[in-house]
Amino acid sequence: MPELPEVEVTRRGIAAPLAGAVVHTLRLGKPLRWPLGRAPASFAGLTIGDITRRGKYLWLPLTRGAVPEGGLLLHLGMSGSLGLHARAGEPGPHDHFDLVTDRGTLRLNDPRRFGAVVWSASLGDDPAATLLARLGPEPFDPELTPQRFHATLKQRRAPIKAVLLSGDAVVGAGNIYTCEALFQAAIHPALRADRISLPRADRLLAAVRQTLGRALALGGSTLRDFTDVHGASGAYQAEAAVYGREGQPCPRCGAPVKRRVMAQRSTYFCAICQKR
DNA sequence: AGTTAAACCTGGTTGC
DNA sequence: TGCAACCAGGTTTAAC
Repeated sequence: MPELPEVEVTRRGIAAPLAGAVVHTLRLGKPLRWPLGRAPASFAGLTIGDITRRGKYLWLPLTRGAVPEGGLLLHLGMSGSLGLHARAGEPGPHDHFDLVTDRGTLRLNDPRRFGAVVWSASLGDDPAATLLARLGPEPFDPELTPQRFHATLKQRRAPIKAVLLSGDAVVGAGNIYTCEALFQAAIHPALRADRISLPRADRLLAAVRQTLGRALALGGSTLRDFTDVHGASGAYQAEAAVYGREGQPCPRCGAPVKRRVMAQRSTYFCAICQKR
């Protein structure tokens, strides 16, 4: 499910309510992508700090009193969503993580279990440091200029669709928003990244930002699993121009939207509007 | 070195 | 109706 907008929608739903919350217990269900790691024996009495996001990861810092006591790095994988429940009932078959606090229970529901909850002593320590080190720049970082974006694309010969998905040039756009941004920038997904001119790279970066920003404003996309922390669905999927619309008319020229597998993912595009 | 498959899981949908 | 095949928002790891 979750690309950057969905993760950020989630973060915004839990950050304020949980800032300053005191943890009672941590409970784990079936194994997720990685084990929790070298976590404290007990989480009781730890206080939650300001929850932040990097790429599609959330960082939930913990303190004992004023002393930092590591934190939890969370990833929603393909099918994960977080809920904040005033009174959480018994965990269901896909509830694999509960953080019970004095402000409610933060619960991760993740049927496919590609998500992760790992403890780290800090963002600068492993495993968090290694996981985050692979990530490219944040899409809304003002230091990510069109020139810098273009320079990264110049180093890659793979199709632009694959390069965007890799997150090397900019993080946050997954399969949906990559398709949508390429459509908006009128760039063919199979075009080699190093063949993209600076003006087109400029347009593509603007399209990525616009697409992610619009999705964020609409509460993300809900294809199947994703809901925000209150259980509400996102609305962006109804606005998608090409994603999931194989055979339907391109909103710009009316030609049928094509679907092709690229970088192991279904890629939707208009073969007329999007130029190589 | 850089690009591309395989792997991790479960469940819903499609087609024979 | 039953069952196999295919598909799904991600990312690491192994293999060309």
